[in-house]
Amino acid sequence: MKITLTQLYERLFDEFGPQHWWPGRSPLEVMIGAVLVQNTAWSNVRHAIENLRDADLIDVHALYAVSTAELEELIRPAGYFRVKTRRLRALLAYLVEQYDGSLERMFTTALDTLREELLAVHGIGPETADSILLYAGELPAFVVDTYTHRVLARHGWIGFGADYHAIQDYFVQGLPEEVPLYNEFHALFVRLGKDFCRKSRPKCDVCPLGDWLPSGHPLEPDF
DNA sequence: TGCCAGGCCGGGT
DNA sequence: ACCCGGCATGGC
Repeated sequence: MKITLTQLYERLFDEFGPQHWWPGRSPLEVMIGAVLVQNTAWSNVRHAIENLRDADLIDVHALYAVSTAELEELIRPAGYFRVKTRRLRALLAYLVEQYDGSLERMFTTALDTLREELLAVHGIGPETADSILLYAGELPAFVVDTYTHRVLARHGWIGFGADYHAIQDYFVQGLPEEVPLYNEFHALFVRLGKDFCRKSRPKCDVCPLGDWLPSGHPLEPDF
């Protein structure tokens, strides 16, 4: 028997409790973290963020004034440091040119418009855009990540080939449009994924969801 | 020691 | 419209 998404949320919340996301101290720090965490463990990103904090560079204009070589060195521990330096600078350029560096002003833009703008920035894809909207802007954008996809696919709720928009729609259509719910639900999926649904290490036999989601579902290797 | 991590881009079919 | 290689450090 199937359960609703709301019931799934309650089950995860009972299991893991509040995750206190996003682990960032300001909207700008959240945005920076959203870029740095792309395909990267948060433990790595933390070192990079601490470097920026220690240098008092969690500031749009200050960070944009830093040279490429210097920024690369500061965020090196986050990995992909050349790629991410370029992406961060593209994001900063957008903030400066479009909003004079004011995040308050940026987040007054209508959600759909702002999402399109963010997607047009080099290095900002759907997950990063939605993470920024939800966790930096407290706007109702449901975030889909690899864990969300993998968990749902492994349990047979969606196909392995489902794309970002389809997965996002699956949640948006089945849940009330509430920012705190979107916030906690995604954080809980990441927690569940980290603990039980890592790539090439399926442990769904001990997954907390194993009791009432279809069991024995065929897994796809490397996903 | 190797495998993996809270993606995205660009070039090739 | 997909498919794939590249990108890089740190933790288990």
